[in-house]
Amino acid sequence: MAAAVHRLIAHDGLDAATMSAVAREAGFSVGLVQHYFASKDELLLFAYERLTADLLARVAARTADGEAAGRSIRAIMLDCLCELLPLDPARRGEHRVSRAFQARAMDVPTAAEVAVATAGVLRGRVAQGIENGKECGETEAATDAELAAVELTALVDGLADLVYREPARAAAAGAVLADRLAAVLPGRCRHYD
Amino acid sequence: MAAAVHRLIAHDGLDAATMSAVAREAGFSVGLVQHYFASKDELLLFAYERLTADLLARVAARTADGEAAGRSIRAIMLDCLCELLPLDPARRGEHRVSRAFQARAMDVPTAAEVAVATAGVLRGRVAQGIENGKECGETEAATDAELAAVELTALVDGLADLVYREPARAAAAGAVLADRLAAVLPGRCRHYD
DNA sequence: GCGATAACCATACGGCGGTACGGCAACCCG
DNA sequence: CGGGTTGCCGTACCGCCGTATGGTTATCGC
Repeated sequence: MAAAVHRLIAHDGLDAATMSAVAREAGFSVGLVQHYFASKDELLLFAYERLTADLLARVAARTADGEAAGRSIRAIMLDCLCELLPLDPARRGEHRVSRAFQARAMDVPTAAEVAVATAGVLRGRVAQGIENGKECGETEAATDAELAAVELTALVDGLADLVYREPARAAAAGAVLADRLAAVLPGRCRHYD
Repeated sequence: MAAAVHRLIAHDGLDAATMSAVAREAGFSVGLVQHYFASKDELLLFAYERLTADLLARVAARTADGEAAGRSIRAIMLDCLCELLPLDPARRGEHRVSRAFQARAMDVPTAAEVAVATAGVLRGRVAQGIENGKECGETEAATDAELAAVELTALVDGLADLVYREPARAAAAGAVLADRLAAVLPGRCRHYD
């Protein structure tokens, strides 16, 4: 159901996600949609929450995989942050949906909460990773993890927009991201690698 | 006229910028609006172009002022980039409008062109400033100006979103920006200061 | 088994959006 | 002077959207 919303927005923008269009796309009737969601706002909010939850879960999975493979924090983090870049058609679509909801979040307080919460979780995880780096020697002890996390998350946010607008600059974006990550986590882990 | 569109979007979102609402806000009739703009798309596109032109002009003005005052490139650039952050109510409003149009740019090719062009000009100016820094000793000769410009513009983009979402983190955003700028332009100008 | 509750549907309704159209005043140019 | 172009207006039209509603089928507790 939420997937139908995502598909519609990804393909034709947020305005295309009308009740009837969603119902048609999902193969249900309009009445059914109304049965599960009291209003369109609820539907959209649910779809937004679902989107961010999926994204966060994917990041968590990549983290888990990386840890299981014994990779460095820097490598894992680069992996996770690149996941947020619209580098392939699927992620471009997701980016469209995400941005549409973020725009909506400027007018709808409930959506804004989701946006704040998601960004907070992401920033928190990045900060945690950097903090962990101090224990295993990847991060300089003097580094302010919180500030570095603010920088990195803001950077990927901006790079995502850039890559979407100008896909030709994807390589440059990746280079910038890797570079900054290397600056924040310059050391080698004393456990792995 | 475009100002009316901006006010409406800033206050109630892009959907509030209907033909009749714009006419009312501007003190004109619906017919007049139609007389000057063949369609709503045209009106919105004009308003978008106007917005970006204003913004670029303001940045240019700040640059000119800074140069006239003999300030360092780093100081001027910090000034310009902070101009892009939604630090006060006026700029918050502008940010809302800007983001609304950027979201629209994902569906409307003509708007996308404006977005790409604006971002390009901005990035170009930043790159130029960094390049200039090499001649006056502020920038390390090995610095890749283009790449650094990509980083800085993407960073302010992301920071702008962060500051809008969580105004409490404005100080952190400013610190990050100043820090990165200091890293790219570490030296002292051999002419001024 | 059976009433009630939930799942599900088709359709009707009120509202509003963008655009088209006909008309009125003013001004220009021959 | 006078017809036509331009600036400008009010309104009507059509379509679509979100929602409400009444009804039909299935599910399930007792």
